[in-house]
Amino acid sequence: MTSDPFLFLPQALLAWFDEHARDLPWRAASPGRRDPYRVWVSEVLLQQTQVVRGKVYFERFLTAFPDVAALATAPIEAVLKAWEGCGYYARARHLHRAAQVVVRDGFPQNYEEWLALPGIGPYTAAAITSIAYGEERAVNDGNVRRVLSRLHAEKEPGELWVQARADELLFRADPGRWNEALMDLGATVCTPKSPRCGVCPLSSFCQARKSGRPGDFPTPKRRAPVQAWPAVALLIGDAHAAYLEIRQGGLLGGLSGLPTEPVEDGDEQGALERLLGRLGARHARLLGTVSHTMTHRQVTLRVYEAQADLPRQAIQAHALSRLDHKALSLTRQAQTALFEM
DNA sequence: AAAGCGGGGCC
DNA sequence: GGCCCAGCTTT
Repeated sequence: MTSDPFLFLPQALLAWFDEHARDLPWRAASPGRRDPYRVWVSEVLLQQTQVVRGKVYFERFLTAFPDVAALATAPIEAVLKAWEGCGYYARARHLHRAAQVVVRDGFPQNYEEWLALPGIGPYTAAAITSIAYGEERAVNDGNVRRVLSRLHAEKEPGELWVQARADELLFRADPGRWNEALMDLGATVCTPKSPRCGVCPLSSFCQARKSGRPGDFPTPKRRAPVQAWPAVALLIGDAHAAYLEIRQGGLLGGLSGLPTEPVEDGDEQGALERLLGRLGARHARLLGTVSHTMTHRQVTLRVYEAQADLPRQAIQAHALSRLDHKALSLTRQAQTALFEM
């Protein structure tokens, strides 16, 4: 029988976590098991979102919807308003739908039942059930992937490989604490660039460190190139109240925004005329141009002011993307410029 | 298996 | 400007 090179690794990590665990609002010490609702909301907020940002939205969201019943009975517009600016808005829509299922059927009691809810995938189901229920589930997220890639000096860890390594390393006496410890280590010590191996409790176990270039693990994933996305938008109203449409489809779906039309083949006039025709608007005047970068799109929005007999919505009461807020701020700048003249 | 989906922080 | 973030859903 060969000796296990990771034999003393669990103590090392858990001792480090005793000292260095981050103080996060969803970890608030309710003795014993933690409130599944709070863990759930935090885990969804933290999907592809850094902890420092997630914190702010967690407080905001829990104030608006203190429990699952409050969330389930709220209108979707209110849920999106609480999520406004956080991105990946499908998370909020799924969370809202799932809350209604939970109010009807009760809280899921295990991994499989959580996985069946909208917006809950393998990571989130493992996180919730290990942290709130003590179920023996190893999480597999970006932190775990990076830490394990380095521990084993595996430059291109696949999903199945990471899950298998995480499963065999899982500290089964306290799975939730173990998962949190591994993720905290990845977020604060075993960072993507310039890992702080000098203070890492796992450095003596780490093959990547032994290689001398721990930062080279894992190999960066290839990303789709950013696409240019030219469009025109119509402002009917002002910065405080304007005609808004609820965006359909994937991009910013469910959010309110200025009526927008994509520019095809560089034909801005054509796009503008389609927009004016659709809304029965007239007297378009260029307000300005807004640039907005998303992960996979570079939006250039030409914003026109126009008149039309259409209802104006209070901006403050609706959830808008950063893009639409930028477009609206064009009028403020125009007003400020006039005022200063 | 790959693409689509926000926004911000950091190098 | 590139890369990453407590990923999930759809195709």
